[in-house]
This record gives sequence, C-alpha cells and structure tokens, in this order.
Amino acid sequence: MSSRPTIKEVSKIAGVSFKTVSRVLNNEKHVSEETRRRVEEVVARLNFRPSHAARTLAGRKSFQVGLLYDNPSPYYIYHVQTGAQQRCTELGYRLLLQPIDSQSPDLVSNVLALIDETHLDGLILSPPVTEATALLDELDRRSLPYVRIAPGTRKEAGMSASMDDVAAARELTAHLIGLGHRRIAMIRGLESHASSADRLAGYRAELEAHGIPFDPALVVAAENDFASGAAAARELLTLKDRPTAIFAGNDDMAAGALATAHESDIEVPAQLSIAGFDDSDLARAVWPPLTTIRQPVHELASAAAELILSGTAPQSRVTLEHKLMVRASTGPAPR
Amino acid sequence: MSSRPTIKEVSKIAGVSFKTVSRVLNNEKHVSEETRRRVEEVVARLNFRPSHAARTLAGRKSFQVGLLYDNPSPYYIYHVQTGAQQRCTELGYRLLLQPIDSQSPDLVSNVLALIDETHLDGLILSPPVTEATALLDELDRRSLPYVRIAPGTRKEAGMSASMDDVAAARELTAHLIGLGHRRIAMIRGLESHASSADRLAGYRAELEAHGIPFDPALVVAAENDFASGAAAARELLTLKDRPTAIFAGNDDMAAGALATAHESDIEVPAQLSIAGFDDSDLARAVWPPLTTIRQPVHELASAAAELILSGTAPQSRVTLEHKLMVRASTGPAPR
DNA sequence: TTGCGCACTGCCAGCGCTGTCAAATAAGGC
DNA sequence: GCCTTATTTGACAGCGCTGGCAGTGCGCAA
Repeated sequence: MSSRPTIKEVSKIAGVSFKTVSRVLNNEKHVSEETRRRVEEVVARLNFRPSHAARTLAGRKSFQVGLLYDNPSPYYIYHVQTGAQQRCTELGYRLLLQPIDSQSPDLVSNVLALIDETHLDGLILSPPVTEATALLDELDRRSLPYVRIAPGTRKEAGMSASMDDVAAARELTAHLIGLGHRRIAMIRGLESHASSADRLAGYRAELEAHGIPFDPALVVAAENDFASGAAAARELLTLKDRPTAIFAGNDDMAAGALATAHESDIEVPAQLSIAGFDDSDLARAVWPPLTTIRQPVHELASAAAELILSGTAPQSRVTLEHKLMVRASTGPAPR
Repeated sequence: MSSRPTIKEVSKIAGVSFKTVSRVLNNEKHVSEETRRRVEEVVARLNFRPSHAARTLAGRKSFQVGLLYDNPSPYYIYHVQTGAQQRCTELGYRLLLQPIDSQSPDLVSNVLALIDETHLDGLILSPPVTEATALLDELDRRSLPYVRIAPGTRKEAGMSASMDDVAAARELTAHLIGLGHRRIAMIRGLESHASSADRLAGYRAELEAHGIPFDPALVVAAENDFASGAAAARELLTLKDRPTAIFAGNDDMAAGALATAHESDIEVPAQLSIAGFDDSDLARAVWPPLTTIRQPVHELASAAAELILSGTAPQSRVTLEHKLMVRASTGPAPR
C-alpha cells in the first residue's frame, strides 16, 4: 500500500503496455493524444514516480550532474549550489553536491569513482577545482561533459561561465583613484585561486593606466579569510609611508582589514578606505558596509548548469556582468 | 576501454563467479581469505566501482540519505551539510542535499516524490522543516527513518540531535545580568523556527530568576536577518527608557543591531552591549566581535547522520553542548 | 564406511526501467 | 478496394547488481 507503484501497475490500470507508459514519461512522440492523457491521469492518481535507479541502469543517461567544490566560503558555496540546483531541477536533473579536496593526490581517482558509481551525465567545477588540470585531462579523455565556473587557466577550452575579474578589479581600483587615493595597497588572495592573480593584474593595470607606479611593498598575500586579512592589514598599516586605501581580494579579508582598522582606532573611511570583492553577506553586515564588486555567483552557477544540460556547442563560454557596489567603506583620500 | 568495468569482468579475471565478487564488495562472510584477497586485488587494479543504480535496484537499500533544508543562512546550511556529509561518507553512504520550501502545500508530496525516485534509506530534517508535522506523520506512516536536527515540537518522539536553546539563552542572559544590565532587550527571530521561542523562554526565565520583571516592550520581533535586526534595534533605541543591552536571537540580527548602533553613534559596548546567537562567521567578522552562543551545528548534523545510519533505537535523542563565547560586544552596564 | 554439519561457491531469478525491433493499426494513393 | 507508407503499440532482452537457494568439498562423529 504505502510502497511505491511500478510502471507495470500503472500500465495495467491504464490498459496499455508498460512500454507505452515509459514513452509518456519520457515525452517521446508516437503516442496518441488520447493514450497520453489516459496514462498521465493514472500516473497522477497513483502518484507514480519512476525509479531513478532503474532508469539509470536501463538507459544511457542518469539525469544527474555533479557539482565539485573545495571552497571554505559558506557564502560562495551556498550561492553556487542554489544557482546550479535551481536550473537543474527546472530541467529535470538532479544535482549531486560533492565537496572534494582539490589538492589531494587522489583527486582524479576520487572523481572517477564518483562518476562510475553514479553514472554522472556531466560535471560542474567551481574554483579551485577548475584548475586541476589532471582532472580536466581525464574528463576530456573520457569525453565526459563538464563546465567550469570562473576558470583561471585554459580559459579558451571547453565550456565555462565566468566574470571578468581583471576588468572588475580595474573598476574598483579606478574608483579608489577617483577618490584621490595614490597609495593603494592590495591584499591578495590564495595563489591556488586563479582569480586572485586576475584581480591583482587588474589592480596593477589600472594603476599604470593612471601613471601611478606599482609598489610591490603595497601588495601583501593572505589566505582568503578574515584572520589572514586582518594580519595583512596590520602589516600594511605599520609601513612608514602607509597606504590610504586597501583593496582586499575578497570580502572576508576586507572585513579582517576593517577589524584591524577599528583595533588601531583608524577611522574608515575618513583615514583609510577599504574595499572588498564578492559582495557577500559580510559586505553589508560589517560597519561601515563595504564597497565591493558584486560577483554574480548564483547566475554563474545557473549558467553553468544551463550550459551543460542544454547540449550546446562543446566550447561555449558565457561571461556575466559584475557590478561595482559603492558603500561607506571608501571615501576621499585624506590629505 | 575508458568505460567502466562491471562486476562480471572482475569475476572473470579473478576466476570466480560474479556473486563471489559481490560478496567481497559487501563484506559478507563465507568468503575464504585467499579468494577475498584475489578479488580485492583485481578490483583495485581495474579501479572497479559498483554501479550505485544497480545496487539500489537489486537490493533493498540505496545507501542514500536525504538532507532537507529550508534556511536562508549560508553559514548554517554549509555546516549542516559538511557535518552530515562527512559522517555519511565515512559510513559509505551518499548524502542527497535537497532544498525545499517548508511552507509549500506540496511539501509532503515533493518529499515523497524524492523518496520514491531515489529509494532513500532515511532523511535528515533541519529546521524549520523539522516542524512540518504533516510530513512527519507521513514518514511515520511509511516507517521511513528520519532524524531531526534541533526539533521544536514533538521533542520526545523519534530520533533527534539538538542543543539546549533554553539553557543557552539563560546563560547568555545571565552573562548580561552579571555585567550589571537590568534593561535587557531581546530581538526575537521567526516564529516558524522553534528555537526562537526557546531562546525567548530562556531569556525570560533567567530574568525572572534574578527578580528582573519581564517587560514586553523590550521584546521586538524580527526575521532572522540583518536588515530586520537593524530595524528592530532602531525601534528599541528610540524607547524613552532605552535598554543597555540587546540580546539578538541570532548573529545576523545582532550584526544588524550593531550597525544601527554605529549609525547612531552609540558606542558598543561602552553605551550598549549587544549579544548574538550561533557563533557564525559573522560573529568574528563584525566590530566589535560578538559575544554569542556557539551552536555546534557541524556536530549536530554529524550526530544526526550517525543516528540514522547506525541503526540505533528508534527514539534515541542526542543533546550536544553549546558554549558561551564572550567577546568584545558586551561589557559592563553604563550607569 | 556412511552420514552430517559447516564453510565456501555458483546458478539463476528478478529489481524497474529503456532500447530495439517487430507487429498492429491508421492514413494515404491509385 | 488493395497496397504502400506512416503512425502507434507491444514483446522482449538486458542494464549490473543482490537475494535466495542449491550445490561442492571438507572435517569429524558415529
């Protein structure tokens, strides 16, 4: 009674062969309008749901795509997940979320295990998994479709959804320069994230475009999190000729810098401007709210899902718009 | 070549029947040590992975559990996910993450569809899905095992993993009272989240235990997010006899309150103490860092996974410890 | 010597679907 | 009206595994 009905029971009640029910479920043609209606009615009445396992086993598709991630930012993960999941659900697919250690020597075999076990139809890679070239090679070899979100390397190859990190970083830097800042520091993120390099490049390019010499002493490395951002800011603020603005590679590090400023009784933005990148929850939760770049994470993920599912050209690339969000953490340079 | 090997190929190479390979894979007894070794060797060499779909179809278990959530907090979701996922992976299960609208009239049928499609072995419910009684009833009827994380109602029934919200709220309130505060306001969260009520109850109980009369004017409702927390704080701070401390039902609302204080040039904690609840990322990212209750989200989820997978008594309950995190957002009451 | 229990192994049905192909029926052409 | 072609339907194998059961070979008691 409470156990699930099968396709055969549906067919018996509808008075057709079970193959016909299968046709209706899969929206195949060559089913008369009348038969289709009758079957659909029984399906609805019995609340029948085809067994995913059986379809996967019998057919050549599993209606499942995997999402690989290795990113400790809850905000980023959350939006990647919801973006991809929404689109997948709409298109009748299931999304398998798979956290994974992108640095592990077993990365490739772990992913292949996942693929073999679940008969995945495709894979969405989010940074930094996007940069695991050994994995990409293996996927190519198996010709398993995959899309990369914000890839850093091999940008020309395969499918991807990205934003223009260089342009965004330039825009943010231009905003600071426009406010009169000349000594602009950068807290750069993890090397393993390709976008870190792009953001640095954009920062540097914009400085140069304005004839401001690039000063390596003003670039400090951190690890994409609050604590390392705070530490980097402490380092920057002890410089003899200290910067009037700090551009952090993401919002977490910017929040860390902000905390350092508070600690040192430096007023933001009166004495020091601080900008972030991502427009995560944090950007609006700290005080003052952060000037930052809104990264369309949700949309990137949903575009990625779209790309992989709607069988487009195997090397389609989508670029989405970022947006400079000017808030209260940046202001005119002090004189 | 690149396509997955099957159990039959493994058996052929190992020189045994494919049923024996199946026995090895499932760790059944009645396989001689030598045969087992030989099979395992071939499995490793071929990198064989049993098809999940086939096992599900043939067997009576799917080795899959679902995690249902409907919570807009990236931080919370992230930790629930990773906690549950880790434990599931360790125990050889796959975790299916399923966001769902707990208010939808189709909730029950949506979940049943998921169960029927994927042959789920069990379900982990996180708040506020834990309170969907129609769903719980249906799961009971089908006798599908489920665990609830931090259930609010029917606490005595079934399996659950929770913390003591009442005790935690009392502890936090006691901390504020200990600092000399007497006019302590509360920003309470969404009614749909059962823990909101518990936290309010704990706050109230502790006040009364100290002979401080409960003042309904000091309790303002908000919606668990930054913006509504900020608005609630604005309301509280315009009171003629304004509170010296605000206890917010979660960190997001506390961060909102903090922003309101900054806006109004009220010094925290010198003129106003603010406390949160959860110890999310936010708690350490804002300035000053929030005094809050550390909620063991990760551990709760992992305990929930443990409960559902290790076939314990059908009404086991696990309670985990919270911890008061005293940081800089609370201080002695101004006089 | 036979019998019996036990540890191990293999055979086969069948889980609930899809793919293939053949059969049945309807529609069109003369 | 008869044959051809298109449309709709059904029969059946088989996807890769597990469950049940029927062996097979061995040691040990009778």
